[in-house]
Amino acid sequence: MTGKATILHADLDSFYASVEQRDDPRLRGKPVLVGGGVVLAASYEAKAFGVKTAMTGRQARELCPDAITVPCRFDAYSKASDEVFEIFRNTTPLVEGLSIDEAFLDVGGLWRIAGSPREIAAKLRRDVFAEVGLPITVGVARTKFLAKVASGVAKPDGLLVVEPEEELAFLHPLPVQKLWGVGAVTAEKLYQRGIVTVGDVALLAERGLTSMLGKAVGHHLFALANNRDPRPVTVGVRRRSIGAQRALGTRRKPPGAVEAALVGLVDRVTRRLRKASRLCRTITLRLRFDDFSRATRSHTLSRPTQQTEKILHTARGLLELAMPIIERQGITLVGVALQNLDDDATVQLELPFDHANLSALDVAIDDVHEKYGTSALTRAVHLGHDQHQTVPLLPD
DNA sequence: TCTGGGGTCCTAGGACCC
DNA sequence: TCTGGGGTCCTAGGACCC
Repeated sequence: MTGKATILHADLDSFYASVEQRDDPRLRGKPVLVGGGVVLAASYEAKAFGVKTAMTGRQARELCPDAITVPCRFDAYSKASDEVFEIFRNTTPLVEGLSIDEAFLDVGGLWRIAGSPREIAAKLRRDVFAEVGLPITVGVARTKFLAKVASGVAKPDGLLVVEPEEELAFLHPLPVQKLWGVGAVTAEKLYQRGIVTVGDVALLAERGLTSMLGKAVGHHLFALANNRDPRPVTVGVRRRSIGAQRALGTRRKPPGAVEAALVGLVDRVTRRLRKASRLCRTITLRLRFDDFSRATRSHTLSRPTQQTEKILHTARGLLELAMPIIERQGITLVGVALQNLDDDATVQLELPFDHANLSALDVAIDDVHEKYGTSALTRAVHLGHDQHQTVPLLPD
């Protein structure tokens, strides 16, 4: 275990709402809600009235009648996020993104070049505000978990360093929900046994926690509550699934409406798959019903693919499989997720080149296309011993 | 009273193989 | 004729996070 607090958790404050306030001066200092049906983000002025993310717009406007509602501009948030991550990576190469608006940075080893972690964190906050115009909060600690809790405590627009000797005094009074992985269900189970704070959890034996909450959750909580979090900041974590979903509303749907939505979702998701140069093997259909129950149906292909037609065909099959449930219940949401992602393959075929062999090459290329379902193929043509040239065969 | 859209990870049972 | 134990993969569901 290292002795110093060198992990930063940087978290943009009310990210979507802050971008809106940055881009429209009339919104500054005012309660702002992003997204009409459901609140995707609320400015701190709106949060002061009790508005929270994921509330319905109606609930939020009851709490805060003067709130200004603006539509979501995802492209603007995505661009702002890219700019902020650029500043992160200029601060240290050890950056692990958690979502569009937060990341861990390890600044251990930068002391001589850039100063103490506190100084680095303060400069990071100044840079983000000066260059992108957004407030950001940074927590600094020896572990990821403590750094994340620290940023949560320091919000908004703050900086908090938890020094190693302060850790237990900081950690133990926290409510159990602050533990990563404790949501409504787990918190309720703990409350029923009179366990309210992280300190209470730390008094329990691991056996007791695992029998109460299951092996993985119990083990994880036991470690965190006892201030053990050895996870390093990891660069280059790859996405494990790509999904899209659409709420359909509670009205009765005309026949074919679900399938029409499905076609649109598959199109969106396969475009993103190809853009990321990935292949998928498992397709999952997600459904939600008017009583808020859920169902999933999934299928794993024998070979990974990138092709819209193949994925759509599979998705249609899954919808067929789910028809009995759909006919029984009012469907309110349909989604598609692509899992089991592979990297786009580079396939090498080596064939002696002569004109008599051209048809063999065509057959081999067809095989590759069939096997991998890639949207673009290139042909590397050897010119002599070690030179070669790459020739595109199909436009994307 | 109502609940969007994007993800991650874990569990448990059954099939199948050795 | 009876039949252990372990591993992997697939499917479905659930908790949790931002």
